[in-house]
Amino acid sequence: MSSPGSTPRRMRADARRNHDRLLAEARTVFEEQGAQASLELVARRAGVAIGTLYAHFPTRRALLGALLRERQDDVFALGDTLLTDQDPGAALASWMRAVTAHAAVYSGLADQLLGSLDDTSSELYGACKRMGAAGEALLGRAKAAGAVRQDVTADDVFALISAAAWLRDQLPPDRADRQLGLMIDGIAATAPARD
Amino acid sequence: MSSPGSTPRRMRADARRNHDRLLAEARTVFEEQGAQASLELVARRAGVAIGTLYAHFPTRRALLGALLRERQDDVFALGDTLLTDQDPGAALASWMRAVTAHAAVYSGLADQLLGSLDDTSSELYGACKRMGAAGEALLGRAKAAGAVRQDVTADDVFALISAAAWLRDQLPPDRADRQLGLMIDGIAATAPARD
DNA sequence: AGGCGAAAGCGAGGGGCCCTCGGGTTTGTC
DNA sequence: GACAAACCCGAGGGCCCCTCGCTTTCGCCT
Repeated sequence: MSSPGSTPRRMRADARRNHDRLLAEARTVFEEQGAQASLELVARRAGVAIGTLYAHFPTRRALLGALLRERQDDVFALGDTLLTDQDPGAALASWMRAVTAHAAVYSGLADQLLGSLDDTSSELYGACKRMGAAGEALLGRAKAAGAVRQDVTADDVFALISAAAWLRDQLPPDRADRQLGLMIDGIAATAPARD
Repeated sequence: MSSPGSTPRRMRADARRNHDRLLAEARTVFEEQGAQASLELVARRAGVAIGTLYAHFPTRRALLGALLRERQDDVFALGDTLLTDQDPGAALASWMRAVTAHAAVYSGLADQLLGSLDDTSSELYGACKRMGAAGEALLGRAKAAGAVRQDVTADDVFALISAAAWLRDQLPPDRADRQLGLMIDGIAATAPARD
């Protein structure tokens, strides 16, 4: 799974070791303190000089991007599965919930994601675009099935997901889920009238 | 309008002068750079030492709170007006739009607002609570009129407003407004079926 | 007018964090 | 082994937060 094959480029042994340590420590530090945690702390914990961290990941976003890449595969897999779901409306809703959860692994991540949208070269940019594309397919199906309003765009879905992810690290998680539910109802063709 | 009467405590002339200068510069700096702008810059622009800034406003939130207090009056006034509006559903929607705009004057403000919720002593906390109370009344009317789902709470409204405010400084403003519209539709008793 | 105590202002300084860069090490290869 | 390339190191410049002891200014009172 984590075989050296991801990049064709072969790294020197020490480089690869530091690279992996950095990723591992970054993951735990970001989990503990959120996506704006001190990079110097990450380097320290990884037993590596700060310059080495920057040599491997020139920017915080690059580091986050590397961290997210693995998890993303799961989300895309789910997306494919959902594309064949019998209920296109429910499928889109599930997708939105999954992506929201994914975009909220580290608190403060949503800001970084949205912030990377105008930075086309950013590591995170590509990820966001792919997400958008996957979501678009699900949205199309949901609209065709009449489950979702015709005037809703993929950008809307993306924005709502981001907002929900942001809420998730401001509020207790159950409340945040509830808000996402309300947003999902907002794009539905018919209100679920659950009052 | 800015007569000295706000606090019963009389300030020394130089104190009041610096206080006002700080507020004025803070306003423009936050407008230019967002709510996380450097406080040292604010002090510098106000022609005041950094210690003086902290003497007046012990925390960034205190400064933001002071800045927002004036604007808040407008929002509360609007709230009162809307309470007598003939269409309770539309009134709630207008109020949500107004509060969202208010909570997005400075980019990054939404984070500060939500962050101050557990800090009961914070300057911003009181403001948020008052907002919540005002919103609750409008929500009650909207529910009674059958314009809004019965299961929606004031906390929901508050959360959606916050999320919309956050979106507002991540996205072009018109897009953010659109998202808020979707959220508003989400809490409506019946989907507006505008597809 | 002048003096005095309290209120207010000042800004150096300790602590952090970000990021760069020149010089010292390690690795892998021949 | 030895050499060049790849890699690592960490001091240092820049910016920021916030505190605290010392100095200045204000405003009242004689």
